[in-house]
Amino acid sequence: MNFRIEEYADNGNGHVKLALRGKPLRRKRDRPARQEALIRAATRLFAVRGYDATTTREIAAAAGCAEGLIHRYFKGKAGLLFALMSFYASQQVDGLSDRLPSGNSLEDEIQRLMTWEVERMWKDRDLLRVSIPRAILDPKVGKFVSRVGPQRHAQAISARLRRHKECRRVSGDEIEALSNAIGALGFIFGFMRPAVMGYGRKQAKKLAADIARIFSRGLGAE
Amino acid sequence: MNFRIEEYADNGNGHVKLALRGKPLRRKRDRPARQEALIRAATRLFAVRGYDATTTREIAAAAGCAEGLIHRYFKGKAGLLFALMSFYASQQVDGLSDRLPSGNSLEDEIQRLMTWEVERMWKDRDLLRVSIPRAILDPKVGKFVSRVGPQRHAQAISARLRRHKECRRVSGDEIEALSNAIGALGFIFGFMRPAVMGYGRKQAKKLAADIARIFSRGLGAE
Amino acid sequence: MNFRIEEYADNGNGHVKLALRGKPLRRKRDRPARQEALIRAATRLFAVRGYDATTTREIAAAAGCAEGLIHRYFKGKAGLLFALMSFYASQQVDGLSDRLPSGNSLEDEIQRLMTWEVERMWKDRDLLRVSIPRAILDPKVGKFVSRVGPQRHAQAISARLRRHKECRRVSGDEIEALSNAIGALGFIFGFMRPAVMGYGRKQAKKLAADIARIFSRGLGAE
Amino acid sequence: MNFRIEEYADNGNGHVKLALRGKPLRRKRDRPARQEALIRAATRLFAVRGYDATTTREIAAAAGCAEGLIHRYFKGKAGLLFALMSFYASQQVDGLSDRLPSGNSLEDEIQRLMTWEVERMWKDRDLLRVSIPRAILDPKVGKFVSRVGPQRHAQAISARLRRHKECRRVSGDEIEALSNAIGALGFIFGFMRPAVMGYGRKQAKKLAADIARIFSRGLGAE
DNA sequence: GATGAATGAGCCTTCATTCAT
DNA sequence: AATGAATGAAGGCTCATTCAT
Repeated sequence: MNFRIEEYADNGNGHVKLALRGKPLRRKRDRPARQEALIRAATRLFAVRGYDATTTREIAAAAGCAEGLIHRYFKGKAGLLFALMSFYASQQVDGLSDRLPSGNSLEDEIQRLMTWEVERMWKDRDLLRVSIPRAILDPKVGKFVSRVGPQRHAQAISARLRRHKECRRVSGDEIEALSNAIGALGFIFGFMRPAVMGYGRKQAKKLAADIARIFSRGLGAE
Repeated sequence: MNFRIEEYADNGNGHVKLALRGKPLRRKRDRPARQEALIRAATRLFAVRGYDATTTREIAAAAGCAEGLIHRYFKGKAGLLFALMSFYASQQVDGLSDRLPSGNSLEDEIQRLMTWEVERMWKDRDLLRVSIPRAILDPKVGKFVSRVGPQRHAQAISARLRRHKECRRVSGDEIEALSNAIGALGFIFGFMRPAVMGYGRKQAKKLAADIARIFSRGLGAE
Repeated sequence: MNFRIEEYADNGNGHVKLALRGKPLRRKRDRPARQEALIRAATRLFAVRGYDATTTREIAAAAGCAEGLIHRYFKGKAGLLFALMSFYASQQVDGLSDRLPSGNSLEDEIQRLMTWEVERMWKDRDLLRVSIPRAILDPKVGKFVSRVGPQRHAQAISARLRRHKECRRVSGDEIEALSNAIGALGFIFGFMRPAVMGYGRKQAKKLAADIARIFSRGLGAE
Repeated sequence: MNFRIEEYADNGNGHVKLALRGKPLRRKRDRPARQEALIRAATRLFAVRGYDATTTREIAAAAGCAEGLIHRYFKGKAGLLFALMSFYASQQVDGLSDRLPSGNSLEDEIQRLMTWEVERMWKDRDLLRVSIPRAILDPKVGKFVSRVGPQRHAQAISARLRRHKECRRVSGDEIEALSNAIGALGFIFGFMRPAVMGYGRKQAKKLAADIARIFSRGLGAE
């Protein structure tokens, strides 16, 4: 006997879905897994084709489930977009504090932070591709993105910088400014340049490192 | 002969539209003017509602002309978008060289450049609202935007910085990096923060100024 | 062993529903009761929103049971509609013979019959709201409705009229016609006018009474 | 050369539309004609399949024009329904006064009126098939239907009856009642019985005639 | 048997594009 | 050349039905 596989979906938790010609996919009941599958599929598709140009049919197909679920789970395409953003926002364990080792010196710290931010933005590029255009359109989304992005980052960075004794001589305003600048430049050199404008990542990283050095000297860290 | 005027419209640029009883006068606005009207209307609408959510009918209405012209002049909505970007790109006379007076010192120069960039991004916010989302979606647009934006800016900024003798001691790489950073931060503090994330412009400017100061010191400009 | 009662429901016909902590007791309402609940819920909803606009989910919710049962018991929405009509048809114990006392005279009889029909149509208005639109669409339903409605009524009415000796002088055709007219006018003045067209019931009853009087005289019953 | 006709539509005013394989129908601009074509197609389809079960695609296809027009002209399917009812309402020239010759006697008049009403309802059966179910669902429609139907008819009938001298002895209330009864029985024997319940028209007419005779005698018209 | 989550066909509607006027 | 009415493909969403639990 000879079947042709029509659909295949590996939802990442060990379950694999297959559908043979004509037969509908075996039904499964695993709401959290399917919600996540939809969110991930939507993220990918919204990122590459844009929110409006992506159809709910495509999303469902990519997630390996029925279109109706988008409406059942998220109350429509708009709701899925919202859920998507909330999902990643809640996932953002800052990481800075736990996963990035402290630098030996302020200069080292600044370099590490800059690199870290650049990497982080690169890793989050799909989410950013979705959320930035939305933020541009909708002030509410803008505020939300700002809170879970720049604001939180700047605070974490600032806290890291203040641990270094070289910072005692520096005014609070400048630490603030530097923290914001590091976040901002991470966005530019980690996301905008490589992911949007097509620059090489290496070049972007080099620029970031050079700027970090200027910052260090400007803070009297050498 | 005896006509009764049915319609009268003065569009403010010297052209007057008249229509006589029953037979509307052939509209007399010239092609370039109509094209520009369409481009400006599209820019505004794309900026506030997004490209996909804006209908050609809305654009035509806002521009005061017929929907069909979008297709005749620009070969459709997509063509209008392209024409729009080209239009602004060709308008971008850099301005830096002619309109921004040189700074008295490198520090002053950096401050002026930073402020200039922040202002420029704010002024261009509508165009950015249109072009950034498109650039995120389409690598071709990304490259294009990059060329008329960051690349050109960085060059102009770099040229300005190099005029100052304090820069002789500074490595070319760092001047490059600084130029890019100034452009990048202009984008963040002139556009992203105030126009997208809803921060106050004052706060953004203050941050920009503080960062400029750190740059100055980092370059040994004090 | 120690159970905590979580749910308790007495549906008023002797059955009590219990649910113990965590494990809901298998619902114990018997099949006939659930079928009737579904039928009554469907009647009400079909009457006020129409057959197509009513969802099976609404019906199940209103009947307090699961959507799936509609399909198990009645083989779908269409089957429920059919079951609904059969249900009421089988309930129609004519009533005329047992519950409406005979009139003292033919005139009295005609008045009573007319009033009875008007009342009966008013009482059945929900069923009529469901069945008339269906009958209009589907000739099969039309025939069915006709058999359990007009036909049966006319026969019963005719039988009642013939009991009166004043009818001996009247031709069978006219008795037939009168019987049909009484049913028809009951439908109009008991259902169409008050329930559909928004007339006051009082006015409708007055009209019916006046017409009954004309009939009486027309039959030589005075 | 050999064409295959794919579409054919005769809109009744002399224009015939043809479409050959693959080619879209020649566009035409005749708004009133197309509106009427849509209304007539909708009437027919709503009558036989019901409002909800009829799709806008079917209507457009039956009318020989594009689906979009339903929304452009009538603001959607619901708007088309409304337009349809208004259309026929405005067409209803009463006819009774101009087209039905007076009867020689009251008895003759009653017979003629009854027959006329029965015929009229039969002719309007498609409109009734559409409007009655809607009236049952929506009180607003019910009121509207009542105004252009029963109310107007009863008035016209009443005016006709009063012209006969035999009516001077009859109370106003009874004339009123009789007028309403004639309209009501016209509805039943002209529409409900033959068009909905599948009775033969002959039988229905016979019943109507017999009832008319009873009315005549009841009014002392013999 | 009962439940209600999942499915997906089919709906109304929108809107870029075409083309008669 | 300009207009805007007509077209029809395609989208988001609903909901009867199926079926895993």
